[in-house]
Amino acid sequence: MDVKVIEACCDPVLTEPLAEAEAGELAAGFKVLADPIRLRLLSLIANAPAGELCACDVVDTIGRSQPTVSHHLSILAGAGLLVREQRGKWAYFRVEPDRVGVLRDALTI
Amino acid sequence: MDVKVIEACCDPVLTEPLAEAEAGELAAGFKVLADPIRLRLLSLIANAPAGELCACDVVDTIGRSQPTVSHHLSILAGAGLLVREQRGKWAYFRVEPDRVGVLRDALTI
DNA sequence: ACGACGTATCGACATCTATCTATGCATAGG
DNA sequence: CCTATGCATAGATAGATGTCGATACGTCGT
Repeated sequence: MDVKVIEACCDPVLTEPLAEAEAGELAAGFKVLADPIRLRLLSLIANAPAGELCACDVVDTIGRSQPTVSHHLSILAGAGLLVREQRGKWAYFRVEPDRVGVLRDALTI
Repeated sequence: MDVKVIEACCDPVLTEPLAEAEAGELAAGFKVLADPIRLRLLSLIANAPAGELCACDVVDTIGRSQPTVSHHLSILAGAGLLVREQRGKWAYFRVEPDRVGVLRDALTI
């Protein structure tokens, strides 16, 4: 998976015909969400009391290997849904609500 | 792709921690949206004046083979995002807004 | 300076997906 | 009836994706 940052690219899918290029960008965005682990990561981080979470804290919860979790965090960050911040040897992630909103709004009826 | 019908299964991803089973169902839903052709089909049908469209009318617009388009329509219908209605030898499809709403609401912040 | 720890990257592999051509099935229309 | 048409299914194939173990890279604490 190699997804460009999600941009506020398009009108809602269900209120105007969708151009071919826009469809590709949106589909790439939804592809990032189309994985249970990535959804759970997003949810975990969004609901973290501090609004952010260290990668070290999620590996156990997710129940996959560290490389796998790191891989999924990279995909989420690559799409702009998460923001990564390195603090010492720890990597902290927080949700970028606006990016999520782009995908949400595309589904407006 | 073999996706169960999308159900109103979960609280918003970003306002409550997401259970493992819910994550799988939601991810399956987003996987259906994670394809440019399926997004364009959804958009075309949602914006059709009559609220529905015949499969025969979309093949040329989409620019893929008839079996490919049929395949994608099946996936959308299988997930409940489209409803299929056979009228004679023609298959008509219309959008099921509630199903789309389930996915949309899951992205509520 | 050194060893322990947190992360990211690499390489490999099994599985899944999108796409096509070919084919089958049912209906519409003469 | 018979034929053309709309649609779905089957089989095949190339490419993408998720996963892991091994490894490399930085940083912290001693």
